[in-house]
Amino acid sequence: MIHNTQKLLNKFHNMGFRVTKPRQAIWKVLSNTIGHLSAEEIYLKVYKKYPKIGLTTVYRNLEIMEKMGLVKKYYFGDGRHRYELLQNPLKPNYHHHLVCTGCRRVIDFDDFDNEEINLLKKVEKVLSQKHNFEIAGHLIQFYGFCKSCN
Amino acid sequence: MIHNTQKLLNKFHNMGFRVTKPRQAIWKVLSNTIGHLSAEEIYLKVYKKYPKIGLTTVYRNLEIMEKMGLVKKYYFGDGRHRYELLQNPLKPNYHHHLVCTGCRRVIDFDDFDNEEINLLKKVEKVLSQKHNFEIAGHLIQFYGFCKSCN
DNA sequence: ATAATAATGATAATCATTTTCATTTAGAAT
DNA sequence: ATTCTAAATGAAAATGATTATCATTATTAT
Repeated sequence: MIHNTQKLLNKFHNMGFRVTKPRQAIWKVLSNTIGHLSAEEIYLKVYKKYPKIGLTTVYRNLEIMEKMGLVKKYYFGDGRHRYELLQNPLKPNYHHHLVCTGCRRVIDFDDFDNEEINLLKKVEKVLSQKHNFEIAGHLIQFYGFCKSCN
Repeated sequence: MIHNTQKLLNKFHNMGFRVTKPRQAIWKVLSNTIGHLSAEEIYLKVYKKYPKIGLTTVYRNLEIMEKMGLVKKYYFGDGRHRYELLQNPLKPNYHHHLVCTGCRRVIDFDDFDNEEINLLKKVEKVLSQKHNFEIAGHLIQFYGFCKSCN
């Protein structure tokens, strides 16, 4: 935790950003959460410890953290975006999402083995050559119905 | 084209929906378009032939067509959804998307060979068993920069 | 401690999508 | 063909997530 926070401080300093209370509070919430929080959910969690926080500030800093490569922004099909730390001590680094179309629950999974990851790389290479694209990343989601919604 | 429209009429009839002018006009636009249109873009195209059309009607019918399995709804990261016919005579049936983060252009690709499709199926099986999910579909997108944005 | 300015937060604005509701229309029954 | 009725439409208002504005506050280099 401490270690993580320190890393954040450094990152921010290095990029010329100030290390403010709201930023630290938002960071803390993100790194203590496994789930995929919306901006408002993050706001509410931060609010408990730091009631001065404003929703605008949450949005602003999520965007900054996304640009810094600390946070990844997802969209799972309900009307709002979800955010999660790119490197979260609580979950595997490389993972994808399984979204229940019924209850909107999202499950992380990292069941891709080497074979699959290699294949992905192969596809990326083909794509980048054939379509003259510099591939920066990919998004893989599976949709379906979870046990209780089925 | 005729053939396609006839199919639509039948589908709608079978499900107890009426075959209205707006519906036919929207369908026509979708089946004559390769790209990935937003609701407003569809509205504007329909408007040219049928100026009585309202944006609300476009939204409503896209939703219906999505539920009927005729249309697929995508989100590529700008603020609006995009729609395309599930079976479009103008493009390959099974395909994914390559999104340019610079200019937001979207390219279809179907460079998955059998090997990759089988692998996907394998992953789906693993996931459905391990996480007790009934998998209904998947979303695969690659992000990057196209030639001109690079 | 102070000054310079980046960051914040309250509020208003924006913009895609939905809801409401009075009017129109498809299509079944006559 | 005309009539009838529920389904569909479209205009306008409402919603809800996100963004812009701007006066105030707080961080940090000095």
